[in-house]
Amino acid sequence: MGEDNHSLGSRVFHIIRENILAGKYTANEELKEKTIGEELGVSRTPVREALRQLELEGLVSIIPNKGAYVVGITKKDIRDIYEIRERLEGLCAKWAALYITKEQLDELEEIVFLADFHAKKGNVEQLVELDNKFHETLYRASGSKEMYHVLSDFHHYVQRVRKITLTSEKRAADSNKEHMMIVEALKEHDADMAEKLASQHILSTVENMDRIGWDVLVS
Amino acid sequence: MGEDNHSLGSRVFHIIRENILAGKYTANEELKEKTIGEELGVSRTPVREALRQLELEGLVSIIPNKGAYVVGITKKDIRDIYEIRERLEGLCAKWAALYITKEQLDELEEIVFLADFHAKKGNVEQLVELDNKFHETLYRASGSKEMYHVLSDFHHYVQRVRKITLTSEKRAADSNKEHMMIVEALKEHDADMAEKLASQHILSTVENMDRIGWDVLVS
DNA sequence: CATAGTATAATTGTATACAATTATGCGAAG
DNA sequence: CTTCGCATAATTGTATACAATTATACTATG
Repeated sequence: MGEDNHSLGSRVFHIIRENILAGKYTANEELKEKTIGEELGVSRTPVREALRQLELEGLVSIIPNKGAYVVGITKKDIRDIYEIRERLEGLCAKWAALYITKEQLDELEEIVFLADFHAKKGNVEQLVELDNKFHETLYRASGSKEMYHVLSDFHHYVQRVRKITLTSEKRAADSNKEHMMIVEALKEHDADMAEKLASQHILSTVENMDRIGWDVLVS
Repeated sequence: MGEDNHSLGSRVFHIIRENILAGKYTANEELKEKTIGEELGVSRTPVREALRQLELEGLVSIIPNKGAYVVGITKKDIRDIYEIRERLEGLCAKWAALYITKEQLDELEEIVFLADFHAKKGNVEQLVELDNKFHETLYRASGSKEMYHVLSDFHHYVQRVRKITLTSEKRAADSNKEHMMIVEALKEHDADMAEKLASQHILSTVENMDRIGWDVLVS
C-alpha cells in the first residue's frame, strides 16, 4: 500500500508536488516542461508524466496545447478537506479498531511517545514528520486501500497548514494527547470510541485553526 | 471542474480505464506499453502517461523496470467504497442544498424525469448514463472541487456494479424515486433533509446489493 | 498612432532512438 | 533430470527528433 517508486519520473513527480504544496510554485504559475526539466536535470519526458499525474491529483490544470498551470490552494479547499476528513477519519479509525495489527499498534505507540518528546522540545520539523507517520499508519491500519488512498492524499494536501498549527507548542501537545487517546481506543478495539475520538481530533484541529485565523494559515 | 481534454494521451487514458473497469483487462494482467500502443494505433509515449495516471488512481500497479499490472476490484473494495460514499454523499448533498444553482436544479429535474421514462422501458444503458449524470451534477453542485473529485472517482469506479443493480426494474424505479426526493430537498434548500436522503440512498443501494448477492455483482 | 497580418519563435504533442533493466531460452555441468 | 550460467530477446526508462499548435514581435497599412 505504501508504494515507493524510485524511478526518475517518480522523483520528478514528488519534487514538483512538494514545490506546489510548499508554495515554491505559486498559484496560476505556468509550469513549462523544458524549464522544469532543466531545473531538475532531466528531459521533458519524465516532467510531462509528472504533470499529467499532478493534474489527476488536482494540483495542476492542463490546457491542451497551451500549458500546465498550478492550481492554487484556497481557504475553502482547506475548509472542505477538513470537513470531509472529519467524516472519514472517524470511519477510518473505526475500521482500524477492528483490523489493526499488533505491529501497527506498536508503531503508533512509538510515534506518540516520540512526538511527546519533540513537542516539549518544540521541534516542529520532527512533529510534522511524526504526524505524517501517525496518520499514515492509522490509514493503513484501516485495511482499506480506498480509505488509505483518499485520506493520505488529503492529509498530504494540507501539510502546509499542519506545519503552522504544530508550531504552537500547546496545540502540538494537545494534538498528541488526542493521538494517544485514539491509540488507547484502538488497543481496546473499541470501534465506537475510536471513531468518536478520531472525528473529534479533526474537530479540535479546525477549532484551533479558527483561533489562529485563516488568513495566517493560507495566503 | 468537468475537464474535457481531447488530446491523444487523454483519450488513451480513458480507453484503458474503461477497459479495466469493464473487465476487458482482467486482474493482474500485465499491460505492455508496446502492445497497447499497437492496439490503439499510438506510440508508447501516450500509453506510458496513461499508465502512470492510472497508477495514481489505483487501477494499475507499476513495478519499476518490470511492468504495469491491472489491480483487481474485490468485493471488499466495493463494500468499502459504498461505506465511504454513505458518509460523503450525505455531506455532499448538504452542501449542494446550500449552493446549488437554478440551472443545476433544472438539470437534475430533467434527469430524474428522463430516468423515470427509461426505467419503465427497461433501458439499462440509458439509466446508467442518467445515474452518472445525476450524481455528477450533484457532486458539482456541492461547490467543492475536493468533494467532486473524490465522489466522481468512486462513483466511476463502481460503474460495473451499478450496471447490474439497475438491470432490476424495481431497483431502477426505487433508485429514481430516491433521486426525486433528494431533488425536492435541494429545491427547498433543506440541507439536513438532503443529507439524510442522500445517505439513505446509498444505504438502500447497499441493501439492494445484499439482496442480489455479492457473488453476482463482482466476480 | 493603432491595428491587422504575417513571419518567427516558443511550447506542447507524438513518435522514435538509445540506454538500462529484466525476462527467456539454451547448453553445459553436476 | 535438474540447475546454474550466460547469451539473446523483450521491455521499460529516458532522451531526442519531428510535427502541430500557440505565443510573440515586427511590419505594413489605414
